Amino acid sequence: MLQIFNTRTRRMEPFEPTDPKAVRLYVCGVTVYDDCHLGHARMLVIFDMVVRYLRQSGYGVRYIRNLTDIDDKIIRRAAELGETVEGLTRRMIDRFHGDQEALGVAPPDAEPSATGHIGAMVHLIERLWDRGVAYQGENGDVYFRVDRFPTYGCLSGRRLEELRAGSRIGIEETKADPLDFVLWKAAKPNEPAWPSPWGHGRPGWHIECSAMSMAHLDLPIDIHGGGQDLEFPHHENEVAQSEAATGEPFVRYWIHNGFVQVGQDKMAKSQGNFMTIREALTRYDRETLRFWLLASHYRSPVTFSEENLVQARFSLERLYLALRGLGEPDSPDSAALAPWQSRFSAAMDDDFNTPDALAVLFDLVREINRVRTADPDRACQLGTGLREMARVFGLLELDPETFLRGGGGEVTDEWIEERIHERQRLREAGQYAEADRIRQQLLDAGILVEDGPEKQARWRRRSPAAS
RNA sequence: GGCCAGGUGGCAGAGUGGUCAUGCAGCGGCCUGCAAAGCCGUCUACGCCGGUUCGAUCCCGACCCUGGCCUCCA
Repeated sequence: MLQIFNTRTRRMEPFEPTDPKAVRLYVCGVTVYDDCHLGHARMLVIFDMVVRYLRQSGYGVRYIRNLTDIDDKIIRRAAELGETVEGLTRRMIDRFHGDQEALGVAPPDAEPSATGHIGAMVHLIERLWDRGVAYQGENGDVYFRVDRFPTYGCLSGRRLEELRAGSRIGIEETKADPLDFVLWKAAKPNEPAWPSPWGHGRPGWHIECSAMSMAHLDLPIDIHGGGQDLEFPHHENEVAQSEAATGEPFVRYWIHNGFVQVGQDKMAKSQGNFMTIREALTRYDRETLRFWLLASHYRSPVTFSEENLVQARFSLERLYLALRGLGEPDSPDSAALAPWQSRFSAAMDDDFNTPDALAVLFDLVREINRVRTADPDRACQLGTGLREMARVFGLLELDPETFLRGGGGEVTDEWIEERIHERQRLREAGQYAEADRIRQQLLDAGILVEDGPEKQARWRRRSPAAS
């Protein structure tokens, strides 16, 4: 049975969705003001894996992931670029969708946008207003009154006194309490604005996710996810607003993924140490990227570096090498796979322990390689199983030769084939020194020639960093 | 300052009170014309100091160090 580490309780809990047949999953998506970087990729890939695993485990899943398409950064960026807010967000959403597809991430079942849910947000704020937990400051902004929500801080394990004692909270005199947060921002000149009972303005960030998740999912939501940096204050505020408005529990299991780091630092736009998904995909293939992201547990930090990505590529090559040359089995035999399948599930059931699950895949690879000559049909059985298990990670979806020969390079396949034929002639003539020269020539071009039992030698590309 | 997470072998990265993670790299062997791939074997570990225990990397306590959040953030 699946156990999930729930951020709210900080412990493992058996996963029992409200409706055993349909998991309600909401993940905080991205703010569309710029290209997404590898930090966003981690979130996308991790929750893609979560959804795939839940579905493979027999659950129906309704997966909602939002788009924040109105906020300060967007307005500022649009102004800088001399572009309309709508034009900017439309462009960025298209690019984001391109990134998603390029990463092999299945789209969510619905992708609500903030500007498409202004009415729901206003309505939600009205409910908070009616319950006396919202008020309007002198500047026209509407705030949530934090001390009216007794359990404020429960998600992130903070207490109001501790937060107030913190030195980093700026004092804003229009708030009754420095910890109160904005529900509705009064419009400034030349900003996009929508009408509301409190005047023209736009929604605060936190209210978006409360309104959008409730618009698309029944309460309580089973799993609400996002990056660790959203734990406080974003998710804390979501809980406060949602539960204060509805009077019922908002979310049952909170899942937060760890950061992508560069050296010792978190990868972030503000740090300037980021690499966009687009750029990463010009340097590494998507399965290598996914492997790298899934080779660490989702709650641990993962470090972006050339060495780590090259290592991921090599590891993945071992999986593909095992698959190379395996056909379809004569008849499926699930019993042959049972031991690995159960170890794999046990790993995944343990809070999505993908590194442990990957280790099972490698053990399976060893077994495939061991039996492939003596018992080819069993090897095929196991190979099919390997692919099936890897599907949860979005890995091993390519033809092995395609993967192994891919990765780019300056030389054409035709040239390679021609050289290999030439070398084969020399080998048959016993001119090994000449043949080896060609092998070296190919190797210098990043091509590894492998003589097999067949007459025709196989080849594959080594990534440039291999040497 | 407050709160949270973590420190595992050359690197990456799981896990466990007492045999084995796994991948990459290294070393030896088999295989190969030579290689590659593969198989077999093998070496480098659990931050530091105490405590509990027959036994601790794993439990408890102190200490050191790192990261994150407390401000926009996946």
